Amino acid sequence: MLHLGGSQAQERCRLLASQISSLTERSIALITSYCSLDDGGRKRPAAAPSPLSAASDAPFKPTKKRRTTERVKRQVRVSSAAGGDVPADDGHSWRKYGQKEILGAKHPRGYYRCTHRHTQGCAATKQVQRADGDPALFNVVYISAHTCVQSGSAAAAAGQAAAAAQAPEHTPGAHTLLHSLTVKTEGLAAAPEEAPQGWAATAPFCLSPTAASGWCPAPERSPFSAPSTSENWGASPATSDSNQHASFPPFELVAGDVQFEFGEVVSALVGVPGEFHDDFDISSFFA
DNA sequence: CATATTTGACCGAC
DNA sequence: GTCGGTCAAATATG
Repeated sequence: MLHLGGSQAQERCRLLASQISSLTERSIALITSYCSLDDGGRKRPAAAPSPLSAASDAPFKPTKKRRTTERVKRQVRVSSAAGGDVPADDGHSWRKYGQKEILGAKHPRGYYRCTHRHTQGCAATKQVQRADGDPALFNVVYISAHTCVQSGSAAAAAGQAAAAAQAPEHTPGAHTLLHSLTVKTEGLAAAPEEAPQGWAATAPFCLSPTAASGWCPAPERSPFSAPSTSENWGASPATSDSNQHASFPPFELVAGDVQFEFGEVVSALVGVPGEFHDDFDISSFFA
């Protein structure tokens, strides 16, 4: 509303902002209900079957030949740091131990393990793969939680965010909601174009910040108004005088092949700031 | 020198 | 056989 405030259409602005807020809250409630009702998001709740569940729940049937080593996986999407070739630092020290070309993917997947694997026996690993669609985005899959103790102030500062991203169940307080939305299921959808259309039954929900600012918006702020130094989100570049204009939050919503940043939503709604699309239907946009 | 990255080989699952 | 994940020797970096 702040961002749209300069417009002449105050009432419509209020209406749109209200609709955005309402639908966003409903979406989050839906997502959290999925994540909180089960074991880390790996199984789907029977109480809320999807129309597509009959076909896509099949992979979740217990199979005797399935590998026995079930490991915790969480996938997040992060943007590259300052548009570089590497995702923003997550606060942990990783050592690359492999890289593979993945069938059907444009970019190779990098394999990292915790630097302290040998010294502290930390089993945490992660896989980083540049998204096919957006070169600035990386799909990062965290496998197993860190058991090591990070040292150094930088790691301690950023590590809080990283630990939260990787072990949300242990993170109390205001971040719980956000982190519960970063849960990734087993059997993840691969490349976006390979995922089924629409709100696929197997679609992993992932609400994540896309900016390098990390995972912890200040508690007193709304979860959707995290401060950021990133330049690839938010209002027009002209709004450089920081706090004079409201900025769009650096969050994206990912559901299988559906992905958009909230900045995109607002942009789609208003086009250039202060100019509305009168025929835009936010309900159909979210649907 | 210690530590990190690269990259082909290797291995298990399918 | 293919594919994805890991190993480890060679190489790079500070």
